[in-house]
Amino acid sequence: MARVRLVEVARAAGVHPATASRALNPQARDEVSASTVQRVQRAAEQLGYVPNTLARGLRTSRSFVAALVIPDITNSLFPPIVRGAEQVLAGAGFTLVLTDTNNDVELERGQLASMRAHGVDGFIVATARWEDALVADLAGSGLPTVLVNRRCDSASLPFVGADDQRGVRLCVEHLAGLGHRAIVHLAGPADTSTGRERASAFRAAMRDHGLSTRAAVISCTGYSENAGRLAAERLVKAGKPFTAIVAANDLLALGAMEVLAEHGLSCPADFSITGFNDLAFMRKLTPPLTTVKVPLTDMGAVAARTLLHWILAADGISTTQTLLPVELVVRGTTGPA
Amino acid sequence: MARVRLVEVARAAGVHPATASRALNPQARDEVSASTVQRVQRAAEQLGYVPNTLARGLRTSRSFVAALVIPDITNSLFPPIVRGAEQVLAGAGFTLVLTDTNNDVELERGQLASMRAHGVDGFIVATARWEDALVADLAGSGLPTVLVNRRCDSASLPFVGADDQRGVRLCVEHLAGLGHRAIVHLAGPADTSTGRERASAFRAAMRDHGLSTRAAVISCTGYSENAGRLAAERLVKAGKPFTAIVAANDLLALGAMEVLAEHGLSCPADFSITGFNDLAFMRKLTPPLTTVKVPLTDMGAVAARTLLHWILAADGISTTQTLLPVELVVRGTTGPA
DNA sequence: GTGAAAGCGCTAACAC
DNA sequence: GTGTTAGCGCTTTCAC
Repeated sequence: MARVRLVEVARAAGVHPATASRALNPQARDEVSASTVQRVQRAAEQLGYVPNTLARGLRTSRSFVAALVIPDITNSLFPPIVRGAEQVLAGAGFTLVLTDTNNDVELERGQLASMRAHGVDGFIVATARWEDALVADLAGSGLPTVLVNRRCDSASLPFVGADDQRGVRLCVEHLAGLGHRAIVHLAGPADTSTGRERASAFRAAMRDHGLSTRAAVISCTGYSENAGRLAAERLVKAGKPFTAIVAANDLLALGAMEVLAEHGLSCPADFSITGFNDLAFMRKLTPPLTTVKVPLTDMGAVAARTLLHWILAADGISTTQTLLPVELVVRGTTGPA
Repeated sequence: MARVRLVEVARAAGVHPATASRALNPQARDEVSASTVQRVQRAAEQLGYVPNTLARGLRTSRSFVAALVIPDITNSLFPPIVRGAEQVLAGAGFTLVLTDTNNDVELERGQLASMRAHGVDGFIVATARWEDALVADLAGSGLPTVLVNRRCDSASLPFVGADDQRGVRLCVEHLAGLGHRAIVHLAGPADTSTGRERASAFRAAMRDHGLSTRAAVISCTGYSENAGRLAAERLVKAGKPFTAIVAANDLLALGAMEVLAEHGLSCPADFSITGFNDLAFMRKLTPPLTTVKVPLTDMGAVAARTLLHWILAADGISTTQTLLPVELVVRGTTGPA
């Protein structure tokens, strides 16, 4: 099953390889007579010609591959993003290489190097930390790079994310409207833009409602259920009364609810809680989680489109910051104070 | 930020490119004097040399890329598989390209062609249908290919999956042990090996317990919650009494539970139900789902190892069929008849 | 509109 | 142990 090369197609069509190349390339097709195009295409079809992208890439220094860097594909936040990106990329004839950094900076460094070695045309990065040397490197290299979900302090790169500020504000407003005044925020890690921005939005929204934020923000070490458990333990230990929690994401909310339940606190009778992202199955929990719905698939798709634009347009770097609209989905975990 | 080429490294180290190549290649490093290796490596480091995998691949006809073909990354069954595969592959210096077929055969055809054009060294396929021309093509092409999760009727390719037979048998035994006799199976689609094999295992297990399978198997059109809903509707309409359900996977179980709840049937009081796969969050439902735990990450990892073996060993095709052990996790959805 | 020739960056076969 | 040479499969000037 040896692979058919362009030369063979050309020979079969009775033309020079260069002509065959032109006939097969949509870009250059019109430099060739229609009848030749026909003959070449037929020959290619007949022989089952599959172009060698490596060889083409070597020549054109374009690989038609985009890399997507994810911290943990197992976190249901990311699959929809991957999917959105893949669809757009595939639609444009690009291939997606996926790399899961397992939240490990050293691993990520190696993977990025490997991707670059493979000559990828661009990166979509979902792992950005607030201060991120790797992303800074990427930005410095001039390789088209789009940040998704999380931004970076340093690099001025295009970014596609959710309107976090508005999401958190919706939560606080909803809770305040239900009469809650002692509202606590389980903040995401300070080395992520989402953690920082959701926390500052929380503070702003509380202020706007004339509510105090003294000791109302608990920092979590990560975005996992376990980090949520730990935070809730601290909350309980602190002994400060609260009637509502705004968690920086769904997983934190889940972990916190578990611990609180172990302490005999039931939801929404004893406390209300909101999540963020609306992961799959959140509506199936008991009670179903009130949370902020984020258009994750769109996020991936828009990120991919932004990247493609940069790769193909060649007309310099746009640094568009796109914030996708979010929506509060009120379900069972929030009730009157 | 022009990319540094091997020539430049060689020049900096004062050697011929070929020598630099050897020094940098672990395979051929011992054909070069230690001091030269030192010099070349230092030069490469200093210049920030990133080898061009495309060029190497063109020369060696090996790209160090493996493709993973997934029907729907959004289905939580697949992310753990992806993750397991990615880790093993990355550990061996391979890059993973991911393609999500969206369960669409036409799309899949195009994607496979594109992957082949990119010169991938092998495929891990999680989309296999029972009769699958695309997989047959792949098998015929001689390209290293490993099937994961689902097998194929036709192709004799290595396969890594779960011990479905045993999983279903465990469910039936558990249910029978609780006194259930009217047990129904929500079968997966007949064009998947998992659907077929779980159904036949169900029949066998029922027979072994002296239970009738007359009208006890309902075929679902897919593996989605919605397919589960539809099947449950049919079950209710049919009016045939039942006290327990063995669903071919978790999603089907979830959909069925929803419909049954709408009909006023509560679980486990009015009926028991088991799932398959133990997706994330299944233990968080109310009641938590009794299901068969499958080592999904391992499945991905073993599939990747099998593929690597084939790619690197070159000593012909092994067609090992690996069945990973499963385990019944008894939770809240099963109770006495 | 088509052919000829050169070369993308690397490595393998062969010299020495 | 290291240099020389050739070529992987394709595209792209440049002639004609």
